[in-house]
Amino acid sequence: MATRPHTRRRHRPHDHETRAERKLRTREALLDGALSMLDDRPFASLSLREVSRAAGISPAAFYRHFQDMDELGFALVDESFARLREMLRSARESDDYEGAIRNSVAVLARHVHENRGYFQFIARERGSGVPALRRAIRGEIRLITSELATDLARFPELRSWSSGDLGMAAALMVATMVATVEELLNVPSSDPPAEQRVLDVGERQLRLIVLGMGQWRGPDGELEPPPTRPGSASR
Amino acid sequence: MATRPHTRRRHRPHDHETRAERKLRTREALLDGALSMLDDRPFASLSLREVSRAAGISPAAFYRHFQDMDELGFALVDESFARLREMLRSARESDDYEGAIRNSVAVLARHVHENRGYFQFIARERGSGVPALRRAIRGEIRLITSELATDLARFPELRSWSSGDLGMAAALMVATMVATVEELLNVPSSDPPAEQRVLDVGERQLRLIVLGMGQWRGPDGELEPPPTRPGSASR
DNA sequence: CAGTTCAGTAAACACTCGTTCGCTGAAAGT
DNA sequence: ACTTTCAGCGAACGAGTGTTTACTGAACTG
Repeated sequence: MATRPHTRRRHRPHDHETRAERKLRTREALLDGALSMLDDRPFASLSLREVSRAAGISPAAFYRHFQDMDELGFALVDESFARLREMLRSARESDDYEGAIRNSVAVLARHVHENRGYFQFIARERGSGVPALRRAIRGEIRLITSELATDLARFPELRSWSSGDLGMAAALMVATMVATVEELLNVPSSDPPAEQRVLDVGERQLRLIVLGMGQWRGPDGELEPPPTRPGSASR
Repeated sequence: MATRPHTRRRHRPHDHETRAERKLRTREALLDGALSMLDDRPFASLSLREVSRAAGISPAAFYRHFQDMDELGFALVDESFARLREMLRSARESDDYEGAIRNSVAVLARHVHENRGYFQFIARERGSGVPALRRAIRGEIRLITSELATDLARFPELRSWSSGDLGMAAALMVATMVATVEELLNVPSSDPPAEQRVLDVGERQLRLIVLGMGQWRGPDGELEPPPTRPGSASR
């Protein structure tokens, strides 16, 4: 498309933009406008007119881009998880336990800083908000969890784990990181020491979990936790 | 109060109620009505008129009970945490590791079942919604976390832990239980086997955490998995 | 250069919303 | 028996909502 040099706009290089460009620009204005309002209110409280106003278009023009506020919500979910996936790709570039944790937390901190709005949106709408959005977000997180589970399965120490246990541990790690992000978002980004404290806690929590995984019902019988189940008769 | 027989209404035993009774009744109708709508939408999306309608009163009468929808929200927070505290009281009635976890999860399941609406409200508004509500809820949860930390401090095996580490571990346990509750609320209450699966995962996650705590940077070199009398007369 | 496409417009529609007003009627106080 | 109190009512207000309509004009197409 852009390879055709004979188009008219070659002698109008900057003051007019192509139609597709313009459309994309106001679409992003809509998304950005919505995102910037989500700092302090739930998505469900945004009105179509308000978002249109923030984007500088009339309410009727909104319909050229989205059928619905819900559809705009889904677009925001997509954008947000695109950022999140990019983060996860960076986070996977480590190969030992300790390094992986330290590196993951650092990557997390950087990305939350750079994409605060998107993370805030995900964190907020994850539990509340429109049911459809909620389910979309939960699905994405479940996907991430299962990816982490298969990553874990590659560690030789966990070779013998059942897939159920792997999923359980992965879910715990993901939940911990989600909680850390939520905590991070509730700290003013202007207070780096407080942020660092939150990150330190998150990192120690992950280390604690990994320690527990090292002890989890020792497969070779070398460290099985209790020789006698305390409540063996129960149930 | 019902012991004073000399009041007027003694010969009108049931068709007329005292003014205070009536007021309380419609106040509760407002709270219940609001709660029942929160199943599938955020609190911020409830309108004063809608709640009044559900309670069977006119919008104007709403103001006899609450100044604001916000004020109604705070009342809901209070009610909800009253239930939660009651739950925590029950959950504390155990005294060994394994028993404590199993018991806590069982108590959690029962209370979530019995007070689903309240738990849903807390879980949903915890991350999203009106900032004031959010802060109120987060404050309550932080309180619960610190109470758990002092509980943990009483275990002899954790005597040597720093208060920072105790708080870190307590926060991890609370976050895990919160996540379990959220998961539980996203499963139809009509599907008990699915609920049981969620609870099992939560319980294993807590056990994993406790295992990790047993290994946590042994302070005096005595980090062997504590030879705690496994089934010692757990009440 | 004519013709088509289509992002964006203003206006009008039929709502719902929060809030205020003066009023009613039964319970509570005297 | 009287007056006072007050939970609840219907009506009205001004404002904001989602959505449809017919339109404009610049970017594209052939």
